[in-house]
Amino acid sequence: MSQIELRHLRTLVALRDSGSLVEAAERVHLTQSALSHQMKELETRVGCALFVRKTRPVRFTTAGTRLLSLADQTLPLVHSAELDLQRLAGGESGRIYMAIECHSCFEWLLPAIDAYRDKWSDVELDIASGFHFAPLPALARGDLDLVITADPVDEPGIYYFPLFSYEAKLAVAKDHELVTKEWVDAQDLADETIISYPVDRDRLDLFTSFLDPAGIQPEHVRHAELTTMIVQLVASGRGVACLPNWALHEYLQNDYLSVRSLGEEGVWPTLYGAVRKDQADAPFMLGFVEVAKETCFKNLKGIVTAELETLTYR
Amino acid sequence: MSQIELRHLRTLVALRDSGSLVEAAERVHLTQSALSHQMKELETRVGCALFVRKTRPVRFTTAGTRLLSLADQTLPLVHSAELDLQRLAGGESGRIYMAIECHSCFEWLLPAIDAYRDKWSDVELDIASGFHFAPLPALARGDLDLVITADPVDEPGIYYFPLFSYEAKLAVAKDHELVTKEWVDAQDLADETIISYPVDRDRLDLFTSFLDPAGIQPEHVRHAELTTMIVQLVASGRGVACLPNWALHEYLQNDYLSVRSLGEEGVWPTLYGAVRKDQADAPFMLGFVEVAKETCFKNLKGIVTAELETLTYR
DNA sequence: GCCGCAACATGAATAAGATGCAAGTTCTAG
DNA sequence: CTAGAACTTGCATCTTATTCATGTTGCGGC
Repeated sequence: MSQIELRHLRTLVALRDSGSLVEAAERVHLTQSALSHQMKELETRVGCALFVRKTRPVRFTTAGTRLLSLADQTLPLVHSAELDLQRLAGGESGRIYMAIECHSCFEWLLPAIDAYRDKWSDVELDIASGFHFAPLPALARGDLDLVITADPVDEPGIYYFPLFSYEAKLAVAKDHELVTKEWVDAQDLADETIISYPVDRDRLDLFTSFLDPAGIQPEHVRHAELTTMIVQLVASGRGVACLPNWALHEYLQNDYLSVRSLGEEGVWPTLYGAVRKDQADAPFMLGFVEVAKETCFKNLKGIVTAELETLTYR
Repeated sequence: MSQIELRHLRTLVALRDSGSLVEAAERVHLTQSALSHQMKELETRVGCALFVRKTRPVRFTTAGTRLLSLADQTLPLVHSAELDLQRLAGGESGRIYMAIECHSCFEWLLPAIDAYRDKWSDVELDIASGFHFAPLPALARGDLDLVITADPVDEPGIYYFPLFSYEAKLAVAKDHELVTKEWVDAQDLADETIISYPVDRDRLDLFTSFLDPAGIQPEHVRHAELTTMIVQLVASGRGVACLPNWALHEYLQNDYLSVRSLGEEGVWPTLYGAVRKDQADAPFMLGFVEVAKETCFKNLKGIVTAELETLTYR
C-alpha cells in the first residue's frame, strides 16, 4: 500500500541523471547491486516496470516517468524542509511568541521588535498582548516563548534575562500636597487613592516593595487599563499612581504632573525576559535579548540603569 | 543527511489528527511503542524536539510544525502518484506511441484515434509519422508501442493483432490495355513501369506475393511518396501501381482510373497492429485495437473483410 | 496526599529488509 | 568467438524497524 519511499525517488533521479545503474550507484553511495535490488523491489511494489535496462542511457517507462515527476515535485520540498530544520536545530531560527506582564512596555518593545526583525528575518514573531491567562505557565508548556516581567517567580525550567532596572515612581498631580516633600513615605499614602493596572496586588511593586513591608493599607484602590488613563486620573487629582520612570518621562517633559521617589532610596525593580531553559542558549533568543537591551538603552538613555547580573532560578 | 522519510511524515500527520501516540499508532497500524521509538529517532536525526508529549493533544514545536507542513505538501503528491501507478499497472492507462508502415493508413487511423481518445482520455497518444527508422526494433526496445504493418516479422516479444484484410489491387490508367483483361497475370507486368512507395521491395506485396513467386522482374520501378502522387502518375499512363482497394476507393468512385485484381484470386494482405507482448493484455491497448477495428469497419464497410484469427510469433 | 489509570518511554529480543559480495547472465563491439 | 561492461541473482550479513514486556510519569478522583 504505502510503498514508495524517498530513497526510491532519489535513486530514480540519480538514474536519470547518470543513465546507468553503475553510475547512479556512486551518486547515492551504494553498490550497483543494491540499486538493482532496490529497483526490482520497487517494481514489484508498484506492479510494473519502471525502466528498460537494455539501453544506454536507460529508457524510462510511463510509470518510471510518472515517478520521476513525483520526485521532481517532492525532493526539492523535502530538501528545503531539511534546511529549515537544520537552522531550527542550530538555533539560527525559531519562534518567539511573547507576552508582556508590564503594561507600559510597548513603548520600547515595538521598536525593539522592528530592529530584531531586520537581523533575524525568518524568526516567527508574535505578541500576545491582551492576555487574560497566566503567562508563566503558558511559557513553561510552550504556548509562549518569552515573557517580559518584573516579577521573577521561582519556576523550574525558566530562565530570566535581566533587561534593565528602572525606578518605580509615584506620580501625583502638580498641585498635590506631597509635591512639597523630597520623597514620599509609605505612611503618606495611607489615606490616598491608589490608581493601578487591574492586576493582583502581589504583582504591583508599590505594594510588594513599599506598602506591604511598611504594613500600610491605602484608603482606596482604583483600576485603569491604560497608562494614559492612569496619568489623566492622577493629573486631575483623583489619586496617585506608581509607574515606571520611563513611562512617565514624556508627561514630565510636558510638565503634566509631578513625580516623587518611593522612600529615600527609591524602589528599583528590574525588568526580565523570561524564557524556557531549552531556548535560553539559542542564538535567535540571545539575539532578541541583545536587541531588546540595545533598543532600551538607546530609547531610554539616562532613565534606566545599566546591565545587571543574570538571574536564574534552578 | 537524507534523514526524513515518508513514514515519519505519515506518523506526524496521524499524531496531529489524533492528538496522542496511542491513537496515532492505530491509524498507521503500528504499536505505540513503535511510534515512540520512531519519533525519538527522528528527533535525534533532525536535532531538535518535534512535539511536547506532556499535553493532550500533543503540542508541536516549530520544527514539528515545519515537518507537518512538509507532510501536507508532499503526501498528497505521493498519494496521487500512487493512484496513477495503480492505473498504469492495471493497464487502465498507458502510452501509445505508434508508427505506421502502411502509407495509406492515415485515412482510417486519424478517426480511430479521435474515437479512442473519447473513451481513454488519459492514455498518452502520439504518432511517429515521418519515420526514417525501422519501426519494429523501435517497438521492441520501447520507443514505440504500436506499429501498424502489413508484414508481420518473426520477432521475439512482439504480438500481432490482425485488424482487417483487404485486396491489394493493380491501379491502371482508364485507357490502359490491361483494362481489357478480367484480372492481370504476373507476366503482364514484365514490361510495365511499377510505381510504388520508396521502400524495400520485400515490404511490397506486389513483389512478395505476386511478382517474385512468378519470377518476374518488371521493366522499370519508380517511386513516389504520397498516394495521390502515385494515383496521378498512374492515371496519366506513366505506369501501374499496387495499392489497397480502400485507398483507391474514392478515385474509383470519381472514375479517375481503373483497377484489376492480381491473379484470379487476388492478393489479400492483412493489416496488423504490432505491440510488445507485455502490453498485449493491457486493457488500454486492447481498447485501441477494438476501436481501430470498429472505425475501419464503419469507414470501409464492404471494402475490407471481417475479423481474422489472431496471429502471434513466439 | 495517596491511589489507580492512561499515556508514554525504555530495553532487549525478534523480525524485516536493505546492502554487499561473488558468481552468473546478457548484450555489444571487435 | 571472445572479452568486457552492465545488469541480475542467490546468499550471507548487517542494519534497522518493530514488538513485547516492563518501567516511568502525569493526572484526576477519593
